Amino acid sequence: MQSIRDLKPNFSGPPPSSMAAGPDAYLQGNIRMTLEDPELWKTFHEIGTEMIITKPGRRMFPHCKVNLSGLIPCAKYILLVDMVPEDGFRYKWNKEKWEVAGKAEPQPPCRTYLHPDSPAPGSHWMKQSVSFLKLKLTNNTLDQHGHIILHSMHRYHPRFHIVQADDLFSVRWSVFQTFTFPETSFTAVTAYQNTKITKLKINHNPFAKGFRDEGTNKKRRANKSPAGAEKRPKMSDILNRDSEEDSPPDFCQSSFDGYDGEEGDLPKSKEVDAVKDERYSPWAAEREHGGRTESPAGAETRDMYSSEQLVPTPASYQPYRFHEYGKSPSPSSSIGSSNGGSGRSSFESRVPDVATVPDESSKSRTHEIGPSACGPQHLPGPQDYTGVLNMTMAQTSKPGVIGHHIYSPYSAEQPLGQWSGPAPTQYPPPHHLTTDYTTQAVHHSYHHGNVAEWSQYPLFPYSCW
DNA sequence: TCCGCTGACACGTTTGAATTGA
DNA sequence: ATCAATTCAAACGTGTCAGCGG
Repeated sequence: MQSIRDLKPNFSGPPPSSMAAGPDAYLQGNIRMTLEDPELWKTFHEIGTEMIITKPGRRMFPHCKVNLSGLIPCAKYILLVDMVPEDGFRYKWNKEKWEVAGKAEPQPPCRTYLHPDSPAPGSHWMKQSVSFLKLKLTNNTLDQHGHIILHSMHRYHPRFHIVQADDLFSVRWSVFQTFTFPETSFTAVTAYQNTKITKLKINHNPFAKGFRDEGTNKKRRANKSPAGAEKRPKMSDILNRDSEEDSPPDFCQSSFDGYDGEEGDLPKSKEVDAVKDERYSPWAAEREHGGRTESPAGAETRDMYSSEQLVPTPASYQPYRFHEYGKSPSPSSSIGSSNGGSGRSSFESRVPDVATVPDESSKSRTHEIGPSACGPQHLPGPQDYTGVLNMTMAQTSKPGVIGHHIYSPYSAEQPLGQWSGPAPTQYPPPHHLTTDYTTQAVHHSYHHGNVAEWSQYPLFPYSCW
């Protein structure tokens, strides 16, 4: 078992080995999520990932793609993603690094993207990787397409939630198991600031092939007038210059320089090694110089996840807690610590059974007999929908859903109604993943007890459900 | 003046309908 | 008539760039 401290110096290194599902893969509470393309994510992360946000909405790149295991094959699950502010600051790009530029703007309407396959049985989620390709980010606070609204020049990280529930109504009675991957944090921007990120995106995103050096966009470049050339560096200049002189003051030589931009390939192991050896990013620079490890928020705010959040469920209180990877005495920790072969970031949840999760005995039968043995799950019927999440979701025809701002990426013209739930006007207290991005993933579990009680509260620490 | 935002643009990928052939 | 393979165009995604506005 590898403790979190053991991992600290190795953030850029390979994730804990062997995340292959063990014999206890279906044991309750052993849900495991692994991030696809962790090397790519880390390559971006080391430089300082930026995500373009536009009014019509922009996809993420790299996009969020995860693998799941440990689900009950016949039980239905809902997968959600939301974006969490990394801290309470606004940033600016200055001299090749990010600097704090003041306090964060008030939190825009927070939205949760529901995977369009939701709800689906565990077997469905586990049979292949789950992609959130269609998730879009926008800076349009009046967006009516259900895209996730972010502020430019603010930092966020995606948070994945998996809920065992037959439908959206059941979500509120279910356990949220939440996963985050430190390397997926990013800065929302309306235009790329760091040319290295631009180059990485061009080299890896197939849609940006036309901007690669070997691309066929010579005509376009040739037609461009020289005017404005001095205002912003031309991409061709950037591409050429980066490999020559990327060692600005206070921004140490980036591993990115070693990248040869091979036709859409993921970073080669050599490149990843370079990243490991030279963990320099605009953030890293600040970490070193500012004494903080991840954000300007300061160390005193860093272990919010370590503290319990009091979810108002007196009868069945379940702490909202942060599991430090590898610290849990659970047997699965050893599994997680030996998963290097998969090359994926992952985290295995260890939550106790609650809510709609079938009891252990029934699950054992399930495992033996198979999905056919899974009887219908009787979940509490919908009673109180106040505070239903703002959610981007697959088309649903369930009565009562539309009126609660549940959006579908495939039915773009849902009306934007009143935002329900507590007013999303403030950031939550700054909360941080870990002390220095060393965990492979951060997991939280929520237990929502009495509906009437917790419907008065945001589901997530900052959210506006 | 600076800096962030926006929309038009060119280029490439994806997708699905239409067409063709076995 | 059916099905699979191929073709083609529209839709979509992407970064670039110039101009606008606070």
